[in-house]
Amino acid sequence: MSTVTVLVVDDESRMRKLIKDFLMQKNFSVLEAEDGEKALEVYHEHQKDIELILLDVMMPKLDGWSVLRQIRQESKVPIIMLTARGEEQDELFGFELGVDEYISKPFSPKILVARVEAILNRVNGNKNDISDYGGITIDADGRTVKVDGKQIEMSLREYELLKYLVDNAGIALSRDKILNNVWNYDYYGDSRTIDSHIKKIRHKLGKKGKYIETMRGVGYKFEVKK
Amino acid sequence: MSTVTVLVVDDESRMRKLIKDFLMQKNFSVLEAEDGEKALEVYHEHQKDIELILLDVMMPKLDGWSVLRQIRQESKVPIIMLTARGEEQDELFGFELGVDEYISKPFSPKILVARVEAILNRVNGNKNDISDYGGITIDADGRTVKVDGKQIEMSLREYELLKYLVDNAGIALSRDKILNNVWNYDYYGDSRTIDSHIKKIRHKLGKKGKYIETMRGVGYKFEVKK
DNA sequence: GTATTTTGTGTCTAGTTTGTGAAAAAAAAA
DNA sequence: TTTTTTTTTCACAAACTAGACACAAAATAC
Repeated sequence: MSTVTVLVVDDESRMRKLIKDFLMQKNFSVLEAEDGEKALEVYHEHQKDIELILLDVMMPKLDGWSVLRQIRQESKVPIIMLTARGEEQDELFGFELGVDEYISKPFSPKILVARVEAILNRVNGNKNDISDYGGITIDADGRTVKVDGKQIEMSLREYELLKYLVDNAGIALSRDKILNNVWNYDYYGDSRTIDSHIKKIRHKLGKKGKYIETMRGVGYKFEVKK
Repeated sequence: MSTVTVLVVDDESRMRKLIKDFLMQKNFSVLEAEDGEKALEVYHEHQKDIELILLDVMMPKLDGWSVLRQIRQESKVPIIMLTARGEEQDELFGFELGVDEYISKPFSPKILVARVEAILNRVNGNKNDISDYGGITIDADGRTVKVDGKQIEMSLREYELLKYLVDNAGIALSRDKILNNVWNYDYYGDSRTIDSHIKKIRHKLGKKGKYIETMRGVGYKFEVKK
């Protein structure tokens, strides 16, 4: 499998580092730019490698929209816009200009990576990422969960948490790790909120709730037992 | 951080030098071979050091595919094939043989280094850390212990203590050392609490409990005896 | 041999961690 | 806005564990 290169454009270096870390963990290779002008420079230099661009809207020198317009004149490379809360009113406007997706800050690592992968999948023509774990079926495209074929309603966090556990089946996950991967990066609440969600998920999974094991003193682990 | 050794196999010395320069800049250490036969020689000589091989397809004496096949008979070391443009039709064929990645010439230094790093990450990251000590199997990711294939329930401290002993198999560990490594730094209780845990662990390990030896006047030592 | 030191082991409990239901707060939908 | 849903916090119950302790057993010293 070859690596996919993503260009991350944001004026805050902390934000760039954050995104870079998430993506590198998933084996993307990452290029950075700190403002619109640099973004265009880097883009032209590595045009043939860059398969996706993450573009902050608010930037000095040349804002995200301008960068978007310029790149769209020459390429259809997928572009995801990063917006701060409250900027959503521009969304329609953006789609016309060829924005593929929006992610609003603050976002969770999972969401970020999932959107990036979803778009790359779409562009590359692949789809349908359905996996089954001992009768628990997760359709990542439809964001649906079925237990023994019967669909279960799950809220956003419940789904994300279950997905994270399941993606890391067999691995004991600490509450810290879970918070860092499933919750937004600006969440600093009680890690026991995880327990509450676990309770609900277990309940919804019924008998199969026992696949979520408690790792006392550590956290939780998903494992299908025979 | 220790250096990673890469073996570069290519018949053109210019190409080898080029790649070597890129990699050395990134602190890899590089071994070279100018044809397939030499490649196997060098590989066998430095097998335990080499963590990745960059292998040109077109070479005199023994081509890349043959080298690949031979190495794959004895090792899963990551291999990146270097192909000239127009050779891509062989790719599928190669993946079956266990090629991890292709890079086609001409390539950019950045791509080369990025791919190498990505692969090393992938390999090191997914290394499931399961080790077996005379029938005692410890899965560090899942934090589980099996004795002769049967899973044993262990509490946090029990697991950590056993893991510590096992990671230092063959070494006599003093109670002080154990306390400093397994217990929190703020523990100032009786070091004989270790004995209590050792007792429990030995019990849970059953017959294999005797692998934990008492070092009278010192502490304990884990050693697998035949 | 006996005395002394060190380790093994069973039991007890105080303290910690997790499960859980319900309330409060926040977010989303109507 | 109001209503509904989701997320988070809280409080208490339940479950579990670490560590202490006492005495037994074993090793070592004398």
